[in-house]
Amino acid sequence: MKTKTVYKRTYNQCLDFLAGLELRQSLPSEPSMAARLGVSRTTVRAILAALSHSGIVAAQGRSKLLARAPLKGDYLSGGDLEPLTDRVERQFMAWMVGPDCSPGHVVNGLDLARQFGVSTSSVRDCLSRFSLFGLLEKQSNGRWRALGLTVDFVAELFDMREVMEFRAVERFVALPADHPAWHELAALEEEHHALLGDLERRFRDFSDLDHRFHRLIGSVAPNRFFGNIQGVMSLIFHYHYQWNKKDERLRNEIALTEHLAYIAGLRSGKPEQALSACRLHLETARTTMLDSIVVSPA
Amino acid sequence: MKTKTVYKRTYNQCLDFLAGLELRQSLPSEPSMAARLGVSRTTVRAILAALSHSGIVAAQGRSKLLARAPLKGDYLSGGDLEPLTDRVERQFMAWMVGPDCSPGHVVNGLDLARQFGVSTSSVRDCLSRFSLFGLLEKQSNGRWRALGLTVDFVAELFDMREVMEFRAVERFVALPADHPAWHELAALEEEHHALLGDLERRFRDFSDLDHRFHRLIGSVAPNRFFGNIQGVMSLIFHYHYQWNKKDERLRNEIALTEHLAYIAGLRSGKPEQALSACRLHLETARTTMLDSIVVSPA
DNA sequence: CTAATGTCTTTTATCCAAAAAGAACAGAGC
DNA sequence: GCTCTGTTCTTTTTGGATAAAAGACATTAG
Repeated sequence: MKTKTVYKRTYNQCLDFLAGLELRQSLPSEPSMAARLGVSRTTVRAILAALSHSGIVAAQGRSKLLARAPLKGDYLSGGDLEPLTDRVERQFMAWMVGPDCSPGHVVNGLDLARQFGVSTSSVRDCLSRFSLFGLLEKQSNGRWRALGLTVDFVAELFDMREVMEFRAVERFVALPADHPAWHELAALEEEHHALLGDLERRFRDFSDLDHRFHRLIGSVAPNRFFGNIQGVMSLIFHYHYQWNKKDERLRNEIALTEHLAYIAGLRSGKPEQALSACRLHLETARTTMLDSIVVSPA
Repeated sequence: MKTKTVYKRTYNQCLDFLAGLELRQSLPSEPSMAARLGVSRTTVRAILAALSHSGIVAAQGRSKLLARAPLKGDYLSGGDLEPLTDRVERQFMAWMVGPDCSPGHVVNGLDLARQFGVSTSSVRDCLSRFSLFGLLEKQSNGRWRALGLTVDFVAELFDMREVMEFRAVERFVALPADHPAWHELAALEEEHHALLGDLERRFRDFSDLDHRFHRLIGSVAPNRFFGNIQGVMSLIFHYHYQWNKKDERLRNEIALTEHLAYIAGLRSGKPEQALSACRLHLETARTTMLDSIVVSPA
């Protein structure tokens, strides 16, 4: 059956919200709570029923009010706070870069389902998604062959990224001065400086910033296929560097500096300057990624 | 339960093979037949058992021999000669370009399953595949939104194709003279001339030739992501022009001519000439496709 | 009349079962 | 010794069941 992930996560979000309320203050209406929490009213009602049962909210005629402040122990916990799809994806990615998977080898879906403790259907879903990321391939006999996070894979992914990003850069420099992208770029530049200033503590935040930066560049030449490629990049970066912490701080510092040069290039209005800064950054990223792949399987 | 597509198709293939044999000639061994037909021995044995039952082959000690020549009526027929996945894909594609689907509208998986006469699982599979082709999008509430075969879609797809194909062309012209691609190009050129010479009867064969031509170009800059894009192109072309026969002969004639100029450009060794021929051809293809899309929904 | 709540229906996510197809192993024939 | 066949086990594909979540409709408070 379906997991109760949505319920549990929303329940906790709801407690957070209630914590900001005064005691005996009345709650918003169900539709407005549903909108606020981003779920259906059905879910909101289920949560309110539970909260009422545990005495956190109490019915006052037709409306409800906060009966007592939520405590730490009221929060729900457990394995299914994360959507099943995400969990399987994470487990599969870990398996893929681990020692049990060698590129070119056949993937046994049934076995993975047993390992991960989920049904074959969920694994199947995951496999078909990854096959469109280019990490797997379906062969004629219906089996999956692992292609793996190999040097080839990274090379092809970065080739694609370069081609598309160069194209976006050319458009970016030509944007009119009042285009909102310039504003967003300035905001991101701020964030870069802020991060550099407190790198010792916050270098882990780079990953997200990097993603948002490249997405902004790409947004001026909107293309769903390029969006897919960026999604794959993000996924790979997310997982790969989660398990590969070597030189993380230094790596991020260099990337931040390159981003700033890249931003300056975009601002200069000279395509050549922007492109060369872009090229430099993408080359570094590629080399870094390749290095960490060549080393890690050893 | 699983469809018997593999069995049925292979059964018919097997009859074709038997038709080429002498009466009372003995059949090859099971493993060799399995290899020849591209299926497992299990399937071959099931087929041999059926053939034996219907008196087409007879056991002669340990080996089997042809007892009577297969007749027209021996062939299996029915809806499941086509893999279920393909059938659903075709039905979905037809639905997508039909009047029941409007871009931006929500897709009802359950309803599609009922319409197509398959289970929700099969539809789900199909939907997730199409979402990676960029024709659908999954929204936060778990539902699918149709993006549709719109002008935007075609524009983005062709943008992507251009970027990648230009890149491949630059590499192609620089290939050494003894590279096998030149040989293949010559063979394809022959086919182009042959097709042009007999266009009246054979203009339907263009689609396949077109696919092979562009795949050859792409093959000199191998990239799985570009391969995916080409796959999407192929899919769209395949279905779209299956339902859109307007000016088909003329359209194909123009494309053939452009291909020949494109081939000459590649041979010239001058990147500019090759690129301009390439650009011209891709522009025509784009315009043709856009025209047929703008017209067809009316 | 508007917007909330109570109730009911529809759709989706997940698991499970059964049949088809593939793969592995053991014994038999040449 | 090698390859073929008979047999058994494993994996994949498809459909179906069930609970979660979403959505729709009717009713009622203000």
